Amino acid sequence: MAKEITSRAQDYSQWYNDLILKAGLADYSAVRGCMVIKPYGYALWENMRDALDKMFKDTGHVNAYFPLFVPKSLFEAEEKNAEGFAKECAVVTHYRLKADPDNKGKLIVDPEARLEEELVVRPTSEAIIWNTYKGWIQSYRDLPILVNQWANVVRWEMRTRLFLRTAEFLWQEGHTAHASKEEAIAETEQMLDVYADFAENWMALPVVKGVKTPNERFAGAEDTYCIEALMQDGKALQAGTSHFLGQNFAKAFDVKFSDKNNKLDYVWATSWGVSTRLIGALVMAHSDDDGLVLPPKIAPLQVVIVPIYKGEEQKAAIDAKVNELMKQLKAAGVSVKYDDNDAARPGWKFAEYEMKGVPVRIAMGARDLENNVAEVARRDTKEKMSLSIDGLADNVVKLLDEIQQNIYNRANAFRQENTREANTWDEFLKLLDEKAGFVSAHWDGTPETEEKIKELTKATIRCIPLNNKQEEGKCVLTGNTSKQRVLFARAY
RNA sequence: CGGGAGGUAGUUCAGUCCGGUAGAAUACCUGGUUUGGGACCAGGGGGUCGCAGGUUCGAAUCCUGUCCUCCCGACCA
Repeated sequence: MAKEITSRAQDYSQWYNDLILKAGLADYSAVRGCMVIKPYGYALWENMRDALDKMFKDTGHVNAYFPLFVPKSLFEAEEKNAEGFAKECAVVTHYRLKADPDNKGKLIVDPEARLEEELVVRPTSEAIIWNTYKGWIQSYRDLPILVNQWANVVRWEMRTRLFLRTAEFLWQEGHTAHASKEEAIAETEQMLDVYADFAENWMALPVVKGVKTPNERFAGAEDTYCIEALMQDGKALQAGTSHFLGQNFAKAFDVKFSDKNNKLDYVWATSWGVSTRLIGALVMAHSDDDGLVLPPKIAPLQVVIVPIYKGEEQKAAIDAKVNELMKQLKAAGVSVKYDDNDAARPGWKFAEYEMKGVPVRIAMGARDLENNVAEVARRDTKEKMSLSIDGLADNVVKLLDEIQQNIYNRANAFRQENTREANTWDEFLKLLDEKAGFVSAHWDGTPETEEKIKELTKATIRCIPLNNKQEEGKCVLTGNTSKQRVLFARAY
């Protein structure tokens, strides 16, 4: 199987598509805009999901599951939210098919089976969840409600890309209800921190925490917080969002509670989510022209061992050593595979596991055994080392940590190099055209200016970084006064 | 949703203009030799040419419709 992918320099988009397909993460499907997540890609998602799920539970959240369908009347209750999503909703109008009288063996939608009320396939679940919460909440003693759900959602996208934007995708959505504004804001911020922690420490993906401008805000939210990451082509990608919803949904669904003084008030809300889009971010942040580069902490397979031998006798000797090593690695919690498939030669396997981004490869041959060593290759730097078999498992565990750190450091250095300040409009244009990346610049704070800049440059305000340095300046477009810089970029 | 390109063996593609028994490489299967960066020899299997109609004695090829993918644009809480 000769697998080659387009180089990043030649065509970054094509490189991404090739990589997803050839590394076996996903496939296209017979449904427009929908992908099949293949076992290797799903294993990656499972690892990400498990790590996040534990973080949610450690912060007091529980999982639940709400329906896929949302009655239209519920969906439209929170007007801004409904309006925001209206253009990309799939809608169920009928509940039955029947045999086509004019076309044997075919089916048609039964016109008799029109639903009295259409069902919206959830693009997000605020509506159905807040309709439910109404029945769960009466007093402050019922609060907070800290619920998360792992689910699929559908957004009818016109232009799709594997993992980055598909019509159906997997995600988690947290929906919490609180007795006070302060508590809800604290929750919103806490979950943003959880996301940033996950991105940096598990995905080795450095992110900027920030707040969205009103233009970019989630429809129905008071404030949208986000983590923004930078991809290797210099485009930004929103990797997660956490919304402070104020009392908007409580008002729309009439969810009130009695406080300690028996005074009625609307409940305060948050919602937050990350999706399979993170896999796209992971691929574009770390991988290279030879294939995926995966952080060891979420790689489906951390170590692969390839034997190199002539004849059964050598194979048996290698098997014995490898079995011992495998035992030690597994005991240390390392996922490891021994690929002694005789149908493929070592060189083929090397290329294949590089394509799949397995962080560490160990090759063991007769020559190594004589010297009591093994060849250890790391995927991130492609460096090869000859290490003693004694204590090899321990050294591999250390190496995995080092790789995790190195991938992060590399991505972090890239982001720093590609975050630049622009002080004039000419500088701003020049940076966007020549270097891409984040451009930190003053903005006068008006939606009109933001819109104008987007029109002229296709760059949007990714976020106003949290704990942003306050400094006097002049808006890069209008020259009006500004108190702080914001991060601009072209984005996915 | 508009413009462009494409869909033929598991994969990458040729064949389509000019209609006449469906091809190559690679992968796969069997046997053998091999094994330190995508092995070699010999033999073998595999495609209703995206799908549905139509024209024709005859359609991968011409016509109509439709589905899926890629690129550009619009859109994208």
